[in-house]
Amino acid sequence: MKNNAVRVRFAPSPTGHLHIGGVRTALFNYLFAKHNNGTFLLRIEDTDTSRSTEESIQQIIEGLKWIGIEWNEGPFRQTERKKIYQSYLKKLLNEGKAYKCYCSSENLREIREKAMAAGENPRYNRKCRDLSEHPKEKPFVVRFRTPVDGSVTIKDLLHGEVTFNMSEMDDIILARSDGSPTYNFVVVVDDVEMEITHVIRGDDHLSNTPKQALLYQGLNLPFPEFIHIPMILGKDKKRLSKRHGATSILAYKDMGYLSEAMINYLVRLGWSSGDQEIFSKKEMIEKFTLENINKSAGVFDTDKSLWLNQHYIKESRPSDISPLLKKFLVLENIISTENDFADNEIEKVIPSLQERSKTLIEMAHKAEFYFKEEIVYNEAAAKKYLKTDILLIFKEFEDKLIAIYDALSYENLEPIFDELMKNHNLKLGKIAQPLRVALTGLKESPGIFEVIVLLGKDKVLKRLQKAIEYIQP
RNA sequence: GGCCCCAUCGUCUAGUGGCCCAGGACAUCAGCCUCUCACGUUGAAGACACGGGUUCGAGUCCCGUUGGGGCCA
Repeated sequence: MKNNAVRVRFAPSPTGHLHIGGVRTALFNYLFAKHNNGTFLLRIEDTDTSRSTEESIQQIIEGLKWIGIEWNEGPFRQTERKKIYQSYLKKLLNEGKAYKCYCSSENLREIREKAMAAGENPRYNRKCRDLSEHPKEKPFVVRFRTPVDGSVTIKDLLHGEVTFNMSEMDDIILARSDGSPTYNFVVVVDDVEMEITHVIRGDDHLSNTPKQALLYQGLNLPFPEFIHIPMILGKDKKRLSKRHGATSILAYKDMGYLSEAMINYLVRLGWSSGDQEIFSKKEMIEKFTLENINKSAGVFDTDKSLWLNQHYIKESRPSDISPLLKKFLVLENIISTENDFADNEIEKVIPSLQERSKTLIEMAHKAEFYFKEEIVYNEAAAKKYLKTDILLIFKEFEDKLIAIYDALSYENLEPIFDELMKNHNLKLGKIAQPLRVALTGLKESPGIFEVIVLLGKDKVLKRLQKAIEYIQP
């Protein structure tokens, strides 16, 4: 039945980049909706026109799309819904549940400061609550007639019942003097209008909830279910911010994260299903229930996110990674344009790098020696390994390589190395390491056979020649 | 400051009164594998914040303290 169909929403304000905490909130909403065959909607809370930007809206959309969270309805924008808020405001005013307050903000600040000085809770004195005469042409805000005593209890599916005393509450401002509706009011109207059944949001909103609950009561409407999920903290247990590193979801994309890794990391931060660590999107949807959400705040752990990223890089098909890697190769100035190398040339190199790359950027850097025409020797490595004692072996290897007419392969390379080892009474390492430096310039690389095969005969011979000249100028 | 929320290894977590002298994962350390780096694999170290109750029995329930976070300014 439609009546008990789950409807949830993600409602970010477009005042900056899309924060990973926001993404996690969106994800929990999305998974809850999908798990219950419900509807997930996206609502842009852009009433604060001074801080909202079109660019942020695009970032929100791009971020959600990247990570694979799709919405069924929206994006709705609050700036397009002003008439709706006005009609609710009028209704409340007409029913006497709200009133106009003419107190100036200076006046209010004075009251506040006095109260603070007296060690009391700063509150509005409700001077205009029961005004019989209304001054004309004086600016006013609209306030809600908050009950004077008693308490509100909200039920939160995670936290249970939470009670707030009316004595703590002010007469909530519903509309500012310029007529614009305030956050707590707009949220309630929208959630009502959009028939939201479950409000899943960060627990920084828990303290706002009693105000909203009062408005539901004022409107004679039943509460939706509330689920306040814990926040994401930085390493120092402070609210996650730029100081802790990247907080924007798209920054992770730019750092070479795979979206599968990011969504997997985020779902396990504050939610679990037994001991399972790796989840496909399908599994998340199947297994996601509110009961398994944690109540305490979680610290974002870069190490674990990198481990997951490496895991998904390892598991990926090279053909899926290659277009992404290509972009990073260009961005990191390793190849000059996307047309420099054919897709299959990039793709064939990937298996050698998958298990040694935590990010795609790292993979791009490790792939450099495959694509650059000229390699630069790591100084320490060259000094240690490119010495006269290896010269004969390099020359012998060169000769043997020239004699091969087929494409290089593990099969035709192995006998060559066996022979070199036997002739010079050396272990493979003694030959492979200098060769590695000659071919890659590096101390570490994929397996030497892999490197030789992937580089191809021409490049190998060229680099060998260069190494020989380096040793014996 | 007032109000609200939270509290298991460094971190993410399992645990829903006996199965727990607390399990898994990341990170750390050591061994093995090995042409380097990784991967893989084996093992080690590492936590129920503290104090009171309740109960035959508490990580698990209640109260307080402490600590952290949030909201309001």
